[in-house]
Amino acid sequence: MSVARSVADPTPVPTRRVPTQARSRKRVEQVLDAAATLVVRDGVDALTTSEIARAAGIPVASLYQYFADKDAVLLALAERDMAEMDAEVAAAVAALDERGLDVAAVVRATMEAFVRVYHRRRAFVEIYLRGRTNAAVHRFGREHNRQVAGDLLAFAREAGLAGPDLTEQRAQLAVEVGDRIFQLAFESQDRGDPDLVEEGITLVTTYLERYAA
Amino acid sequence: MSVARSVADPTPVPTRRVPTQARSRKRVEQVLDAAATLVVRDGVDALTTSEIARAAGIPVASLYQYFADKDAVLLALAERDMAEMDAEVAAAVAALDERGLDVAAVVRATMEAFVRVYHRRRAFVEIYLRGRTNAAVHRFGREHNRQVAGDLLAFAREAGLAGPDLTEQRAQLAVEVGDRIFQLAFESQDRGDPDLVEEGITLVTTYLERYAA
Amino acid sequence: MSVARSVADPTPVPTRRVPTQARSRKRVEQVLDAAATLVVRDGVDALTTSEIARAAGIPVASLYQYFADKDAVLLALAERDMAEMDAEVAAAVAALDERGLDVAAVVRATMEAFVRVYHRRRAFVEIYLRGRTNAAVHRFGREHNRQVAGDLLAFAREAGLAGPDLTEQRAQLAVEVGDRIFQLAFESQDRGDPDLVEEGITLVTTYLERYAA
Amino acid sequence: MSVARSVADPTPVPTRRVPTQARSRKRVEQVLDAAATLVVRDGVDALTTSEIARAAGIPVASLYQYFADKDAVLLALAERDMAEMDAEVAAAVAALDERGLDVAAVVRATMEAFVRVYHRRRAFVEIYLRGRTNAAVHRFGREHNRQVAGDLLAFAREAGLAGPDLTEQRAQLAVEVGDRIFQLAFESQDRGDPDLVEEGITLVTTYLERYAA
DNA sequence: AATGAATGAGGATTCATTCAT
DNA sequence: TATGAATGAATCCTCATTCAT
Repeated sequence: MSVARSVADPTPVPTRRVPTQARSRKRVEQVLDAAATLVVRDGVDALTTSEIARAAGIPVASLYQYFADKDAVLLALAERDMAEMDAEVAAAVAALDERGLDVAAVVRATMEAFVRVYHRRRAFVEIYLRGRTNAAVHRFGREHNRQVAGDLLAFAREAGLAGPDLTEQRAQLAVEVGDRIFQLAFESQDRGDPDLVEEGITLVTTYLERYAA
Repeated sequence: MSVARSVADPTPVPTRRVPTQARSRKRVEQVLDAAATLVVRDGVDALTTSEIARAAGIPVASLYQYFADKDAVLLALAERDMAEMDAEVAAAVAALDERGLDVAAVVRATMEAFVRVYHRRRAFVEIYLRGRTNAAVHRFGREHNRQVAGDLLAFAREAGLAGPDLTEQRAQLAVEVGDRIFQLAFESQDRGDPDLVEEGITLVTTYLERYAA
Repeated sequence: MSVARSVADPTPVPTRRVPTQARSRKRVEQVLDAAATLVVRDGVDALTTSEIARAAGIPVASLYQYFADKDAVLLALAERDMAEMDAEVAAAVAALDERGLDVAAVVRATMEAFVRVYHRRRAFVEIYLRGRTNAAVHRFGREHNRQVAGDLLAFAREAGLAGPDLTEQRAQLAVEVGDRIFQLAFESQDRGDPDLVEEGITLVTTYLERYAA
Repeated sequence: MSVARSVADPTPVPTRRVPTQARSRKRVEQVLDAAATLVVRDGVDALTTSEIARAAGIPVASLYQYFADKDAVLLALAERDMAEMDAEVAAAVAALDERGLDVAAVVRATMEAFVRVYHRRRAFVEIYLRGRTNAAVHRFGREHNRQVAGDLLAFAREAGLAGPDLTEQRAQLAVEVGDRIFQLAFESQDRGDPDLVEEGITLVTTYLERYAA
């Protein structure tokens, strides 16, 4: 189970050179952190380039040295958090006891890993789960889900859990539906409605067991 | 199975009386139709009050005689289509053969009714399924789903299909998940990916059968 | 000492007939009261015709049956209060002990009468003393002051208090300066700064004593 | 007698640094001059941001680079002229013959200095004396008068003209009353009614002599 | 006399993005 | 690479006032 690869050019996007320099990296992080703070405080819609720049302590014009445009900032932020999510999921699945492994356990491990990251990353919830604004982030989320689905499917097959009918498409549907459930759970409550999450785990499990080995 | 009642005051919004006069009604419809056309052509985000007014052939100021603000237009549009959806679903469910009635049949009838309306109402797909902008529409959608879930649950109980564990919450989850599946299906294809819809019907059915009588 | 005569057409201003009918009068008062309330609550600048109409419980269009335009409402309101002020001043001056009558006493009686009305009529303070908006009211205030000055001068002459150099112009200046002092006094404090008022009485008295008999 | 210090940040208003660069300064002056011209021609109420920008030959958006909002333009204009007024008053008072110096002379010198500036700065008369619109300008005027009063009081004390009862508050009242007299004088006549000014000098002098040494 | 409905005419501000240096 | 300064391009909404009935 590997980490999703850079769907959106990770972060800095100067037209000419990729500034791997220390200063650049540092500033990129500053911007991302500033944006995260603002997003949590004011929501995605209220985010402006000048506010980000001010909060990051750099000139607005410099923002464009590291990011192609405003959307790229949100995208980079989302990507940073998704990478963390991948790691969390990978760890959770890896930690499963190999014996007695079943679909229910994998689904639970995965979904609970998601929830943990959502709890840690408030801005991510705002941008990804609640963000009804940014097309780029949306697209990126779709793509990410596809990769997560692919990774999980590979894992399931390797573990002998997947039946012959568990196609990529079905795995993807399961992941997307899981996503939708998180959306609902975090819409009503900042910490995510636990009952809803629990029922969601049941739903996804029930569906996938249909296609289990 | 009843039609969802006016969550958002349908349309005209003069502070005191609702102008039920013929002319008002007609103009409201003009505005709604104009907005629908524009939304299909340019997307929800590109919608502006002046464009709506121009397309409807009325002054911008008059727009505000019928709608409190821009969001109210979208909301009214969504509501108009949701009412149609309610009717479609009601008819579909009513048409089910009473004998041999089961969960699968109800889910299929309902979801296919949804798809039919989405096919007919392109603007609705744009606003409701793809619209990542308008908080009011979003809220309205949630509320509508709650009502649809309630109606279906009542029907299921009456028909003796619902087991003791089929709570309101679970019915709601099923509807919301169905919604999410439509979102995905209509995201990739304008006519809605039929395979995805089919698989979605399977998913929702599988889930609900868990709680069937 | 007479009441200032209608500088601004008292109140109702329908182009054709003057509606002396009972209903008209009543509605005019309703509008004036509504406007007064709104002005106190939101300030002169926030006053709109539709708000006045709503607060008065009549259609906006009907407003124009009684008043030529928005300014006329403010003007009528100011006039109503100025009439009250005239009465108050007249009473106060009339109540002065004829023996030992001097400039100081007249100035004090007058200015204190003003303050009493300002205390009673909050909307008047807002419109007249603080209102930096309405040209009509401003002009009316000037005219009113001229009349007050004329009345007081007449009274002073009759009482043998006025010296030969106490011209109309000087009396007017005294009144206007008094006005300015009230403006300052009510600017800082809702109830009018009493020390400032007191000092103002001193100032005006000092000035007028210059021209006393 | 010093010049009033920047009560309202004079002019440019970018969030971080004040662009003291030559170009900025020049543009700020352009805007101020344009606004002054427009104000004289059309009055304060008719002033719009787009007209200012057009007259200044810059884009509207650029206006907001130098001024926080429309009011700030008027404020800056008023401040510029008040600074000139301070200089004029300072010069006039400094020019007074030290021997035979008295209250009357100081009052006359000061008030005539004011009148000279009002004559030179037509826009100032419009904004400050006639402007019944802008709260910021009004507040600034109050503050400025307080400073003028303070400066004059200091001067009077140093020159041994002030008696023990000439408090700050009384000096302020004198200045404010002077202001009111100018208001009246410039209301009726564009050049300011000279007789009224003369009588005003008398009034203020009479009042202050009460508290002279 | 009364009023529901309609509307002409703005107006202030925001913001992402781009250059010249 | 960094950035101060500049700006093109929109957008939503308000409100006083007027008719037709």
